[in-house]
Amino acid sequence: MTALSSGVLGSLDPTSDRAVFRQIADQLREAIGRGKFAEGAKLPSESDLVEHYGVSRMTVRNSISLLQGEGLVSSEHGKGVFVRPRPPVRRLASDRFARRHRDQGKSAFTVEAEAAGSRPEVDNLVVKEERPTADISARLGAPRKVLARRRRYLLDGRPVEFAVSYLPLDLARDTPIAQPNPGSGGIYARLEELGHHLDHFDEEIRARMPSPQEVKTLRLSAGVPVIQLIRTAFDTKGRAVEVCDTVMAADAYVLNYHLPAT
Amino acid sequence: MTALSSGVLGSLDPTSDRAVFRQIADQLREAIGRGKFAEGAKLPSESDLVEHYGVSRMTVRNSISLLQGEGLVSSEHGKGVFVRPRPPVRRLASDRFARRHRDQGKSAFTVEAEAAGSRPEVDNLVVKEERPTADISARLGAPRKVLARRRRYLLDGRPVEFAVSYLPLDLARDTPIAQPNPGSGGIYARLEELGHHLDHFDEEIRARMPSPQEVKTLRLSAGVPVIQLIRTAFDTKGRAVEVCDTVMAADAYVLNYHLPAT
DNA sequence: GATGCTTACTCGTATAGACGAGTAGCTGGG
DNA sequence: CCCAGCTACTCGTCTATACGAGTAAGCATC
Repeated sequence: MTALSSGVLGSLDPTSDRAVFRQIADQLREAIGRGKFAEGAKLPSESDLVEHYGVSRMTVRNSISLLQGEGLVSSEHGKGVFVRPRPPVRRLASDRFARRHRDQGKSAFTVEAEAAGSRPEVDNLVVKEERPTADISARLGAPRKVLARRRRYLLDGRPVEFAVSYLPLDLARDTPIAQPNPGSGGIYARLEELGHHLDHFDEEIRARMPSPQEVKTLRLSAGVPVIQLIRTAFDTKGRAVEVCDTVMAADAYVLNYHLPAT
Repeated sequence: MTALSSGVLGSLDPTSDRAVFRQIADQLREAIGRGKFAEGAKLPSESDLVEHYGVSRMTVRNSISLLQGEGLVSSEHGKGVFVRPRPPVRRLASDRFARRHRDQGKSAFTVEAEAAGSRPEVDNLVVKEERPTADISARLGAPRKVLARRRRYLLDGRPVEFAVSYLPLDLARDTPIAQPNPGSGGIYARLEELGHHLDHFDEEIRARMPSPQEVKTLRLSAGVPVIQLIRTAFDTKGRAVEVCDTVMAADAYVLNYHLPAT
């Protein structure tokens, strides 16, 4: 018994004001919501739907593109349209940069991912001196040049995050921070060794649709937004010593913050 | 001189592997990025683009729909396609629920919006007793019933946020919290008066594409994700006394968190 | 002058058809 | 047995056309 012959999808209401492609999308959306199509399951093909509803193929494609925009399904050339599986999410705790997490020889990302049973990778590491953009410059107190550390993070082979750390060049030049591998505890441990004792972080969170570049880098499917997190680290003298600009695949992350009720 | 005749948009490369509608989208995207089309400006009409590029209308529409999905433009029936203006953002500070902000007669939202020079409104207020969903129930320690306070927030007439607060019914029944207007300082002030001294909040942040219902309630245009913030308030005895589920138009918000580097 | 109609322009919806390109399974030959 | 090639099925791209419906401005009428 196919999904179509089993009555999972109904018929159209020609008297309705609602556009045909919206009605089709409604029915598919509802069927997905009810679990008639499980996560990862294949929807009826375009030609199946054309036949079932008696409409043209463009109308069916329009419906599917609606659902794609909602992040409900994703289409694969030559294979079909599938209910988008929700990948395991990575929970970011607000104390993830606490000193007590800095004792390991590995990076915070690696430790945390392995604890969650995933295979972590870091990728595309590029360390470079640059002239800062206006925004980064303002956040760092207008240094002439900055050290930029770019890298991509993957879990089980899937890219989930792309991050760039910016540090004032006068602070980072000729230190382990300028090395590809800054050593155990990461750059925050190195900053403290260099006398920049960390006092607090400011984090700024946005969500938006990805640029085409970000779609490529994070291999995002249609209808998946990104979370952009810009963190500024301040030392005890009140100086901004690092800005980290992170772009995350929104379907792979939940951010957690613990706030005292002062 | 029109945008088209002035050479803002180039021509197609028929030898390119890149699909025609992608090439057109690329050119429009780049023109927008360079400021050739300002925020709120009208793009050339579909028929203009059809003529300029010598393609069919569906191809042009395909390009525009790509840009819509990226949140770059939005189309208005009968008027045209416009570069999506970035609305003023509301910055949510992590200390927005600190007691010192609770002294005013107005709600935190109202005070903050007026300080920012916007006209705040609260809308669709519904207070109701309900059976909690499995998720809410788990967060609140499995109460049999909860009090749900729903409301929508608007800035200058634009809906920006929809929120539902859930409180264990045994805690909120027959208190000012069950009234439409809980009084000065909001429900957190009332909770403390009732002996539930607040200790901390846990916040959980996700981003995703909106459901059709959310698109309607928040009047979202295509390509705008939502930020979902689930906050749980704990009293000094460690009991979860409130869960607030907030859905925000992502283009209207920046979330700020201040984290001590412990 | 205000009202209401016409008109021209915009995007929205839908059809019918064609060819391209990725995938996967089958099949026949080595 | 393995592999190459065929085939059927999938979605991707593109054309041409038609009519519907929202908008705004001009124009004629009252």
